Amino acid sequence: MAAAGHVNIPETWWKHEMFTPKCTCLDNELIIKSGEDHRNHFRSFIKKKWRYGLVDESMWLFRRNPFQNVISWTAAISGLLSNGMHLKSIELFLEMLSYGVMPNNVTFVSVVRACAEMTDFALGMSVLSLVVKLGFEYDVSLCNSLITFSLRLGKMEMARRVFEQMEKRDVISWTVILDLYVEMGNLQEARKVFDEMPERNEVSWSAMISRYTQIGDSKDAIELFCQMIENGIKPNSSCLASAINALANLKSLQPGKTIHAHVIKIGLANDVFISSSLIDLYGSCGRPKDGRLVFDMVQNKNAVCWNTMISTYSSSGHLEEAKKLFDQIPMKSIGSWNSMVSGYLENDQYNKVFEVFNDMLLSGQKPDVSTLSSVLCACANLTSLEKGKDIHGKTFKLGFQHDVFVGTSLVDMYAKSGDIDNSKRVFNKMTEKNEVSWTAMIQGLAENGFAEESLELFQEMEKTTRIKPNELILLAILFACSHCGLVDRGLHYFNVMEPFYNIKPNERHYTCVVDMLSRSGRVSEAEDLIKSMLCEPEVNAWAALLSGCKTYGEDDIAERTAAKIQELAGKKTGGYVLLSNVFASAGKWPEVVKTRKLMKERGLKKSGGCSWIEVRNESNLFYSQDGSCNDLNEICGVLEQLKYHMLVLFENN
DNA sequence: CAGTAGTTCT
Repeated sequence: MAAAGHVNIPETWWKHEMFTPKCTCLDNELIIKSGEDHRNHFRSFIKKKWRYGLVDESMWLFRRNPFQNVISWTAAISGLLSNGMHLKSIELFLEMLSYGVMPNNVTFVSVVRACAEMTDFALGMSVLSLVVKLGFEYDVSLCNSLITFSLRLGKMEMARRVFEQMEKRDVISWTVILDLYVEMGNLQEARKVFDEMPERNEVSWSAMISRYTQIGDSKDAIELFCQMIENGIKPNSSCLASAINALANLKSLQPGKTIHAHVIKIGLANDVFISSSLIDLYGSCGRPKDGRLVFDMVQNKNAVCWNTMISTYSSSGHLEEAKKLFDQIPMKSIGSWNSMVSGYLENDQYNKVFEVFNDMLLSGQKPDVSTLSSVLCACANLTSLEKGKDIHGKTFKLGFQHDVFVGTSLVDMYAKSGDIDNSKRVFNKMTEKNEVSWTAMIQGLAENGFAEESLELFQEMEKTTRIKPNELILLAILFACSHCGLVDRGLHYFNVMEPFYNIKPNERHYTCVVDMLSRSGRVSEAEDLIKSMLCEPEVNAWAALLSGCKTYGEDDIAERTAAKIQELAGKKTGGYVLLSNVFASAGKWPEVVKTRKLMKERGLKKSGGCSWIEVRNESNLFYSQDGSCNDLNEICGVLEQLKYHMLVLFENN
């Protein structure tokens, strides 16, 4: 055991703290006192350096370690790996081989993981051949990492084969194979594996629970969590984080509080994973202040903690708090920027979206797919073609031109801005299209008045892809039929929605069809339809019906509809607005004033109209009945001047 | 005896 003796070391580094206090040095020779084992001293010293992520220092020490063997090499390889330097770790492995040091099973576990991280299948295969050559192919942990490797590379068959040929399997093997079925989208089979596992530990339980949470089956996740507790398994921090996450999805505040209390009791209140989930829980339950209390208690906040708190503030509308916190983040990650960008987007503050986006670019942070999608969505909402085109250019510079999310956002942006040609161009160039991409294009065509094309594209989608139409696509199709006057075809789609496409028509679908029937003069059919609805009709549906009545002189129905609208007016903002419009169109001005007054008394606010113009790439917004525009006085002054000049010109001519 | 494989947060 004792590594006593003399070891040659260079002069430059013998004074290093690594050697004190157990070693002395004389004439460039490390004198190791007999009876003391320095090997472990060295190793634990280097290990600590690796754990702190001090790569250069760790490598410096590794190079000078007088006790080099397979273990120190393996430690260095895995140290590089856990610090994200995958290629370097492979290079070190090759160097090790060139020195004639024989790798063992543990070495291969790290090397296989490096191959997985680099998603390099060929490299993995050559490592595998070496594994077989040296006879490690029956090692349990090595097989486990081989299964993980195959899974990451999408080689499901291979993963299964490795699992099946194993002579011995442990908990980890079974837990890994759970993920095989999850990756294939077969959670039932995963559950079967879980139920049939010969052995389960807290990790297997949390794997299953987290999978249910991720898929959105929060109820099943919680059920499993309860079963786990009943089985006497102590949940670890990852398990608790998953459970809290599930409760956040379900917005179950009370059970969440119970777990929170438990977390404090067992001393895990400082865990960043748990705390982030708790912040999210309180945020989802509409308690951002309680989330803030949790946030303030966390000692070592990581990026996720900060970003979760910001998202919590912005999703509950506290954008000033969000921005204040954002400005305090010591190290802003891409996620921090994205949560601020999407916060403003969610709250319809599109100018702020661009402000933060510009700050982001100025700070040197490269945007990612999610940033660009959010910013493009802001462009779409502002119908700001100039800005949208600018972002389109940036997607090329950043190399995202083939990304399906960015492409879809571009299609939508161009369509919403009315530039349907560019929208189609982007769509046709996309190498990968998903359900959302098709939805955006079909919707874009329908809403821009290209109803025929929209219907054609829908048929193309049904013919060439396996994508099933969703609620929004069908809405667009009904809209297209309505605006093309293809009433029977529209009715056909409406009637087959539920039996054929398995989609229950919602209020918006009904409104579309009512509108379609009313426009084409089939007013009484429209009335029958609206009366047959199981859900509450939208105010717009009544409005469409009324407008049809007026066009086609259906006075009886008009009277009934107007009465209905009056009745509805008490309940909804839109009802009052509609009512006052009905009165207005009938010329009953005193009634209009009365209705508006009633709205004001009841504190109902009509969402304000807003117009804008783009001047020198900057949007200027103008709100109705509201002098909130900063330069309003100046603008009015200029208008007066213009008017004066016009009058002068007019008189001179 | 050391070096390793599976699960957690926006």
